[in-house]
Amino acid sequence: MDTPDALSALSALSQEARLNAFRLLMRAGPTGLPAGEIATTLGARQNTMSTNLSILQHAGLITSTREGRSIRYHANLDGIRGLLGFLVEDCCGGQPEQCQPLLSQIACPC
Amino acid sequence: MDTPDALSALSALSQEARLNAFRLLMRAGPTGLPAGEIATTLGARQNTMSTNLSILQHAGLITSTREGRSIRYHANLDGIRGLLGFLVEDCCGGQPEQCQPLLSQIACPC
DNA sequence: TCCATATATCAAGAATTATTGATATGTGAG
DNA sequence: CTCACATATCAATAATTCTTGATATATGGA
Repeated sequence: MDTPDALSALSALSQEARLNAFRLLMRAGPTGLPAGEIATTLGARQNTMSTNLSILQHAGLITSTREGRSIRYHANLDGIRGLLGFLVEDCCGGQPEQCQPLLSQIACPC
Repeated sequence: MDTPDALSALSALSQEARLNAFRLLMRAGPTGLPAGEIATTLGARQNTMSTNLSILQHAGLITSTREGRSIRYHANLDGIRGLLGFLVEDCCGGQPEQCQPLLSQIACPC
């Protein structure tokens, strides 16, 4: 992950409709959801959601697989992991006692 | 962390000058850096950087302390931790075997 | 082939955000 | 008090991004 990629991912997530879509897909797990269901669930128009899913995909945060007439989207764990790693990279300038609590306190609710 | 707070933090980080400033402060550790030095280091104008630091601060990603005539800024670990936690909240819909690798693979270089 | 469904693309206007020069505020020194 | 330095605020323009209606593409079924 480099700065342009991180900016692309952060910009993608910095709009409410896209943040909601991404989080919905995170909650949906590996199965993902078809585009139409994402739009319906979040109360968005079809073409707006299509554009937003495309932006999330180009940012590497979600992936898609065609399934008949639908296209199913999935959260891309590698993508979000890359972003999180980039944000905490070189944290605390090499002082582990300041840095260690950063990640260990993020509770993964699974 | 709720959605408005997360959007505020993500928007703050989604611009190159601010992302660079935030990462510089992460690398600087608890000591932080004075505003002027941040602007000089990153080649930004004084008032632009002042605005950007203000945006990062309102987003809860950095803090400031006055030090004589200067104002010293510091990364706010609680802030970034809150954002990271929000992004992976409820990941994988409760399937730990998919979710666990997410955080454990973020190498903290300290 | 023709139709219906699902999703994507396009173009234009609306809204938001960034940048800049000018100026204001706050602090310490003399 | 006045000056110099450090940072913040303001207002206007520039640039970017969002939304929307219309339309295009892709797939499967009859």
